[in-house]
Amino acid sequence: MGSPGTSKRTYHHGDLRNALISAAAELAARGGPASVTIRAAARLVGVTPTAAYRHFAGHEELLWAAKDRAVEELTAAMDKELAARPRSEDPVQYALGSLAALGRGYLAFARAQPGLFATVFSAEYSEKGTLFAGGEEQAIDGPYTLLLSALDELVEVGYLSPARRPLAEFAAWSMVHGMAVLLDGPLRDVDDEVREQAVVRSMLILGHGLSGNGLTPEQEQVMVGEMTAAVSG
Amino acid sequence: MGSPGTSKRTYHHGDLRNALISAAAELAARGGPASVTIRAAARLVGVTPTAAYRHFAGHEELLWAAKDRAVEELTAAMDKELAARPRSEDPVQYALGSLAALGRGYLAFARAQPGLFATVFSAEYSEKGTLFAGGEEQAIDGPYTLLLSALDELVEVGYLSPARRPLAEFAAWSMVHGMAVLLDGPLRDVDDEVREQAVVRSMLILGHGLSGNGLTPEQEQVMVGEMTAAVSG
DNA sequence: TGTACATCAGTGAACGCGCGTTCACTGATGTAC
DNA sequence: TGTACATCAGTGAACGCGCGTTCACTGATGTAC
Repeated sequence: MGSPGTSKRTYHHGDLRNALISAAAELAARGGPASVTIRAAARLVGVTPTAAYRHFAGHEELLWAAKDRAVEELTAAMDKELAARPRSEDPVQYALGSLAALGRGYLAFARAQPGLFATVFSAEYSEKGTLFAGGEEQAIDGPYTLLLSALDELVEVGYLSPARRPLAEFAAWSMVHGMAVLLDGPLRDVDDEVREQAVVRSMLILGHGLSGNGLTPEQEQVMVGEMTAAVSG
Repeated sequence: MGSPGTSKRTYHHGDLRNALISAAAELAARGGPASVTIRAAARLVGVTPTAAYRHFAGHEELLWAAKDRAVEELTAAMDKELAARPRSEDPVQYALGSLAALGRGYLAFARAQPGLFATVFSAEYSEKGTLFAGGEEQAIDGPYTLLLSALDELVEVGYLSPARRPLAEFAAWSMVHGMAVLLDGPLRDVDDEVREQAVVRSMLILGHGLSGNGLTPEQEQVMVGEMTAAVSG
């Protein structure tokens, strides 16, 4: 099977599948999921488009591979921020900091790699969702799992009440994802300073909000009533 | 200039520009911004692609027109929910309800018209942002303006402290936008029930969070420290 | 009221582009004997 | 150790597609006189 990496240029590539995936990821990084094409990836590797069909059933499969790469990189970015956290004697502060670190990793990745970030959210494939998986089967150690752990920790240390734990992941994810998307969209041109303050502000609002202190029960009821039936059907 | 609408089929269309814009919006509604092409719009109207160039400089201009339409419809959806609100004697409850109503309109539109919703956030054009405009020039009565008013009202009625008012719009927008995007993406397949609960939960967390009650000053500091410098450069 | 004519708003054919995909093929590799 | 041969992993040419855009044109309209 040749010696991948050593041979300069052979008829047989040796590791074409991986090379194509890397090329696809590179294309995704440069121009988002729409830039991931079989022809462009083959071009980048220096091979005929037809050759790609030895390793992928078609265009869709190549895109999925690029997406998997992108998810891996997002996960790594979040893991990195989490690992870089200073220890803290206060468990609540530590748990809150972990949540913030995850958000920071998410946002940093979205900003540094907008093309890959968009690729993460390009068309889903089959049953196996890579980022989010409802029900039993869940991506191990994916971004979603990291978020769940951080929120569970907030319950354990007593900041987030068990009654308010359910579905908190959707709120946290939405807040951070919304920031990421808007900052690369309509808010693309805001000053760096404002951008940073906005991110901090949003994360604080999320932090305050998780506690459930703020609205009175009556006020809660008003909002519940107003939101209910908003998105069904 | 003929009689637009009455004549069955004339050589001169009479109102081709508007017909093409409607066709473009229809295409956007069906398949998102990528489906908006000059050829497809012309086909839909029953006219030669070349004819479109009498009314648009090129493809980009047609897409912008479709986007403007989409923004109008989003605004209308939010306005509708706001107008449908019952009056309330409690000003705080009313203001909170208004915020929720806006979120509800936003989410309902995103769910009912995913293609148009995506088109709203397709590539920006020139200076004049239709959804968000920083600085002096702001789209009058656009979704963003509605949000600002709702938040200002929360200050006026005393729920949101003036110190916490700045940048709250980014947090609110992010939360709701994130939900809208995720529910049409990775969370596409969650049950209707869970979907609805998640929306309510997120809105409550936003409501609680705006008050700024929950985190202690020390806890706030931890999160600020963790988030700072997350997305600069 | 009638007519010549400029102007406007379309048509029809064609261009080049990049795409996904398929076909018959050929060079390289590894294995059975 | 040598050789025939099956198999594997590429090539090169070609297909049809829809796209944006341009060209020379023509039918319809409206206006000056």
